[in-house]
Amino acid sequence: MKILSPGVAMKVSELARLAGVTAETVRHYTREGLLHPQRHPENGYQLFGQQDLDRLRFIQRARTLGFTVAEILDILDHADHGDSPCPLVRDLLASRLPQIHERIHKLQALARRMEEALGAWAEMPDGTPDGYSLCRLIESFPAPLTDNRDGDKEIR
Amino acid sequence: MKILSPGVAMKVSELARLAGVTAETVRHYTREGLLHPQRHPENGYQLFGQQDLDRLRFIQRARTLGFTVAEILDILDHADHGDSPCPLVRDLLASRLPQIHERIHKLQALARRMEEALGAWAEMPDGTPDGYSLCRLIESFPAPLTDNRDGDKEIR
DNA sequence: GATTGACCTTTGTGTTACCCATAGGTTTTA
DNA sequence: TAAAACCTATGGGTAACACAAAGGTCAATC
Repeated sequence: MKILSPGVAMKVSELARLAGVTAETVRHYTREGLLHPQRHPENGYQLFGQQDLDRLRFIQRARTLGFTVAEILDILDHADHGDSPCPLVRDLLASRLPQIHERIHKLQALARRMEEALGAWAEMPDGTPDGYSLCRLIESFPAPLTDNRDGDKEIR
Repeated sequence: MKILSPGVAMKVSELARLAGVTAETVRHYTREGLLHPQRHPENGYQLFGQQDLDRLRFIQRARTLGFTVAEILDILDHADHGDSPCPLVRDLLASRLPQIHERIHKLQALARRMEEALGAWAEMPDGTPDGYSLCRLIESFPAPLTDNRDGDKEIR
């Protein structure tokens, strides 16, 4: 166990440990341009400071609010250029919220369908596939709308 | 407009149209081994029959029950070998259901966080980033647990 | 001083369920 | 007969990382 001195310079794993993420995640954010570590001139290691830890924690909060990495990059770039990212943040939040609710409703509908199927479990014979039926557990379900080409995506 | 004769043989787009999916989806399922079309000996076109339409509709129902394409392949393979896939189906359903509920709870928590953030919108100044704060809209949020390396994945 | 173990680097691949673009052959229709 | 519409196979893109490989670096131990 070593004494960490976060104020000065840390390597990937130290930063990751302090923020509670994996080193891979830190490298990923760095590759994507969310973090800008300095480089040790001799060995090429990435060196992070307290600011990077703050940034990483900001990223984590933003992620728990549902922002994508690309969106967070946008937010951070705004801030780095001296612009307030708050209007952007609010817009993103406001436009994403209804989608989240939609996703919730779809998942709830899915859960209901699954529960119904399991509920019907008891009364239904297993039935070896006979050319007419593969598994009534599935086939007895309402057919998806014939036209479901959109509006029903990303259920999982 | 042409008269379809589904009982005999259809090409990719006809099958897709009847099932309400895109031709790409049909090709995808075929590539993944869920559909086994015959080939027109002269031009190499894929030819599907009524069985394939039934299969495709089965696949759609299974998808709306949350099964992955790989799982459906497994189910279909069982059925094709004369085994009842029902026990497999039930196991998959039963093991996936709690995960769905978990996903719902996480999304609901996410929606709550987003609503809170938007609710705090009015009282909060935009504040140009000042080195201490990027956007309080995000930063005033509870920090994610320091150790969230697992158990908090796939929120979206 | 050399070995070892822990850590670092870059690069490339895999995950899920498709969508889309490309290049080129075929069929249908005007 | 030529264009429109359809078919084929191949390869790349999506989101947010995880993981493995091949090789360099560092600190502690023998």
